[in-house]
Amino acid sequence: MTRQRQQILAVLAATRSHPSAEEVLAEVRRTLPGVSLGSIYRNLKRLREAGLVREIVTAEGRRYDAVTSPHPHFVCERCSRVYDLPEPVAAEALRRALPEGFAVSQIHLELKGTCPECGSLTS
Amino acid sequence: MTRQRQQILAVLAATRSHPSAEEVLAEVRRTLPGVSLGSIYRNLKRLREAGLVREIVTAEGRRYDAVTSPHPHFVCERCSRVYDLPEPVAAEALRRALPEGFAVSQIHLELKGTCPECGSLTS
DNA sequence: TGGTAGAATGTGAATGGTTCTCATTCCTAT
DNA sequence: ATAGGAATGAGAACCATTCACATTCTACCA
Repeated sequence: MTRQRQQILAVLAATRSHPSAEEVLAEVRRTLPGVSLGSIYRNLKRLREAGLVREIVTAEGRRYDAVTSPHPHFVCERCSRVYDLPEPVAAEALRRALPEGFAVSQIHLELKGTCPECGSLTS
Repeated sequence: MTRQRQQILAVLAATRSHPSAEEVLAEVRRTLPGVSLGSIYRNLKRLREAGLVREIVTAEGRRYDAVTSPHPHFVCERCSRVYDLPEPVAAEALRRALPEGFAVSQIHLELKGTCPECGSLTS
């Protein structure tokens, strides 16, 4: 566990904003000014493999999340912010509805639309 | 509607395999040998805007789908094939479970794991 | 405390999928 | 037939992510 890796994890644990790699870089640089983007990507990958971080792939890019409990996301189509949603009941039902032979390791649920911040704006 | 655009739509309508842009290119070239990758992307975008085609963004890349009815997908982690799943009951329940102020326009559900083709192989 | 092996870092270059530019070609409608 | 506008093909440009490599750090043990 290097200083860089700790900071990246700390940044992700401290925010609800699902930052992109660039945003993580900016935030980590506030305490470790010398960090490189390469290290951000490398460590995000390692942390992901270790199950400590999750990557959310959307049409707008990749965003990162400290893993707490599994939960679905809501992606705003206007500002592309990612919001957490409470765990839906659906997961187990879905797993049972699957055809034979499919082994599920992750359920990824994403709703799109406009968030409260954007919904109040005139288009 | 140009010949290229028709062919792209035809290719997507005729397969269940959720091809990538490159795979669409290869398939369209069987009847229109001169098509360029640029046209594939341009037309996939137009068809998407027209609601005739859907883009599925996964960690493994973007894949395309002729829109029939809304349905969730299963992505194989080993071969990255995308499979259609029957429409789950969950959608309406989910919409109701959302906090105030979120307006949903799309529900994107993706399961990951191994498909029957890969499940039988030794790792 | 010092020394060392192996892993992680920063830099910058490479990659690869997607978008853009632009000159040329194709439709459509007159 | 012909002009105007849109779509095309070719290739350059873009940009997020990954890679390569020389340097630095970390953890561990004497």
